Amino acid sequence: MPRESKRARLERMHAEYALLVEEIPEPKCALNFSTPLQLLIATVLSAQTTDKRVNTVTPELFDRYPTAADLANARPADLEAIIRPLGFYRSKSQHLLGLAAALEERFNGEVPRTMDELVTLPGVGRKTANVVLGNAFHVPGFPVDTHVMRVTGRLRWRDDWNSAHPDPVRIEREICACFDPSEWTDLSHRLIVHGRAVCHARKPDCAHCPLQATCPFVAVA
DNA sequence: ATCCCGAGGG
DNA sequence: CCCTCTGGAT
Repeated sequence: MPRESKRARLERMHAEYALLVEEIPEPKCALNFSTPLQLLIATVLSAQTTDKRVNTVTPELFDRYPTAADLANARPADLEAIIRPLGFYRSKSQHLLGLAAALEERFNGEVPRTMDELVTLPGVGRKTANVVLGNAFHVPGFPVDTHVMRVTGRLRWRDDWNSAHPDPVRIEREICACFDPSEWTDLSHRLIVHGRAVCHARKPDCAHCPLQATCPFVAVA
């Protein structure tokens, strides 16, 4: 693959982001929430499921356990019954109970607003923390999941694209260095949506990809 | 069959 | 660096 200057690469990245904004419609389905605590819970539950399915269980969940204290005191069996259809219900239930207890014990029942604090909570990793920071507190963050790793790799938006073990934190740093903080949350979201809808792991639909003109992966797909 | 907008643990 | 956890949609 031909050499590309740093400058050219940066310009391509921004142009491709613009195309994603232009041609990828905002997904009609997103997590329903009205408080940071609700977003945190919904995001923890969303692992290996879809937002739509999470939205089918959260109304009952939020209604029955309005505060972190309520959730911390929930009976595990009751909690599991509510979130069962999402899968991984046992680990998710334990995460929620531990998370609620930690919020009560260490954060006065409030959701903390820093990465360092958020990732100490059970069930909360960097990806989840960045989603909460960006969408509940409007703190710039760049959530990196498997879609982001794959798509940025194919676009060569990260430098270690040919590595068998890409480092999510390194990707986060590299992408953040190339975009304005105000764009991070939206960019990540669009890469995730695009990765799921078009840039599949197994069966990439390059023919219908808005980035096919500039994406180096088209040639090898 | 295969995949899903992860995180914790060995 | 693996592995596991799980049900539902397609």
